[in-house]
Amino acid sequence: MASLGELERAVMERLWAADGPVAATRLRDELADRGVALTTVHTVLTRLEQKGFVRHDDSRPRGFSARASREDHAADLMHEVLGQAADRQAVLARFVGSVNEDEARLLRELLGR
Amino acid sequence: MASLGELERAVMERLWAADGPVAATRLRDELADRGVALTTVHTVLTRLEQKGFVRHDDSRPRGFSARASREDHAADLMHEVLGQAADRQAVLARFVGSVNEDEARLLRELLGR
DNA sequence: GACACTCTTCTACGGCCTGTAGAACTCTAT
DNA sequence: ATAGAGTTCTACAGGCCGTAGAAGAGTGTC
Repeated sequence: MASLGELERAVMERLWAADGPVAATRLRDELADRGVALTTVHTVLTRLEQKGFVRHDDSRPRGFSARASREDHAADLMHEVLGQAADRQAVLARFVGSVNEDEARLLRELLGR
Repeated sequence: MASLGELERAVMERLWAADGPVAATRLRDELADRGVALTTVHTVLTRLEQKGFVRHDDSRPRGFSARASREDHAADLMHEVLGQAADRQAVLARFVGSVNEDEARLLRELLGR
């Protein structure tokens, strides 16, 4: 899975935080602290589309949106890491061995008692 | 956490597979399919040390070894992904929702029923 | 101790990825 | 038709990674 650069990640965060398609101009405004140009935002969005993380509709001010939720993305990454390990069980053991109590409880619930 | 390049990963795999310190020449031999020069191996090892993944002893043909086990490394990565998510619980839910039955069973055991 | 050989470190370079954005082009509203 | 907003094209610099030659440092042998 392709990894994300700093700005790419920042853009994804905004798309994930939004509850619908977002215009490039709005992303530029939300990233005002970085002072990025609108074209820069467009470049990044194009690359994120090529990587499969973003899609846009064909309305005129384009609406950009994330293809997967932030949570699905993170879970995918976790599975990817797990998947490339030879001994998945050992990895899971280490992983579970270092989650905090709240998360352990949550995991138990999620795993059905 | 720093991510690894293709050759860097290949080197880490050998170090993880070994059960003790490994000489650079042996790594070069094990990577013979790639036809890398010994100096290339050394460069990669140096970078891996800078990244904190590898250390070497001071015996004369240097012995290189991984600082963390493959499993710990993978588990660390999983925690890293989890940690940078805003809603950790949602991520865990997605993650658990897509593990296979064997792994789910293992997780239940690991979590102490 | 000097030599030859092996191993290690230093230095360099090209390619790819990412941040950055100007230039050029295309809509849309008036 | 035209101006303004939005989009796409093209380019470039810096950093990371694969790659390795050159130069330096140990080590074993005569």
